[in-house]
Amino acid sequence: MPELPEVETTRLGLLPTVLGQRIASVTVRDRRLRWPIPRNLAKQLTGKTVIDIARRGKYLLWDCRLDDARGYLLSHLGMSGSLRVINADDENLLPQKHDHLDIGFDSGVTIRYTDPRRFGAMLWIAGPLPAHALIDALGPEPLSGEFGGAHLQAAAKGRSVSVKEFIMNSQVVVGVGNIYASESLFRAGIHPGRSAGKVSRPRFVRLADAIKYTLQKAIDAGGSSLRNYVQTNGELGYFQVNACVYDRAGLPCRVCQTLIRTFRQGQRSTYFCPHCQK
DNA sequence: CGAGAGTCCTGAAGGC
DNA sequence: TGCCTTCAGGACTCTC
Repeated sequence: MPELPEVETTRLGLLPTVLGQRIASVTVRDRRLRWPIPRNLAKQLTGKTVIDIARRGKYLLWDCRLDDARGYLLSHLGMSGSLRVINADDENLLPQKHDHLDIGFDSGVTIRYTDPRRFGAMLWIAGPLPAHALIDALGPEPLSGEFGGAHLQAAAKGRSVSVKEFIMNSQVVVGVGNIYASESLFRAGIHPGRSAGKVSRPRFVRLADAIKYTLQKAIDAGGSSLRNYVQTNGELGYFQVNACVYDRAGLPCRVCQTLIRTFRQGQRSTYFCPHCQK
């Protein structure tokens, strides 16, 4: 499932193919995503040139222009989505069951959006600014200088919610999904069930550093995922072979050999080492 | 405002 | 073999 590293990997994979390229056609096969694909999306995109693709959290913002007309394709991969590059001479050009949208370019290349569970999004933001309710209230980027222990502590003041759910809240910090939340808390030595408001400043500093480390390492590795992530070139993504705790319930901790435990938080599975995390 | 539950969806996995 | 149930997950949305 795409987390921030996969989204960043996707962005980097798309850039050399689509930058400066004009969109020749848009084919929508199934509008039913997290929100319906707007009926005017194809009309808005066709003829425009992609100037840039920026990332905000797990959203991608495709900056599209045609003369003075400007707007942004706002895309999200949900949990099973992928965007891949298909060249005109590729085999298997025929769309498969869950290939919901194609963006064809003058160059002959097609960007194909696939999303079996349809939790993703493809929306259109009209105008010169990438402003949209879905991204306007987002917290800082985890890899930016803006994000650190001080930010976490300030945002956690008075909050009783568990620290794991806290760091998964996109208004606190973007891009920390279920896998990396458990992994980061393990690295920081913090029990996931602890109240966010009761975590000390030094431990928040450790946690922020752990989040940065975990995400950066995954980005460097080219993105990791569990099952059905597909990189932009169509190759399977890296499997999550390096997880310390995620999906390792009952297996020995890689540090202390204590058995990893799991429990539910906010309808999500959490994994932790009862010895290493307090 | 915060906390917690509900919601969308499909495919994998487990039970019988 | 095949049907039925349960679970997984991002993150918005609703309720209290």
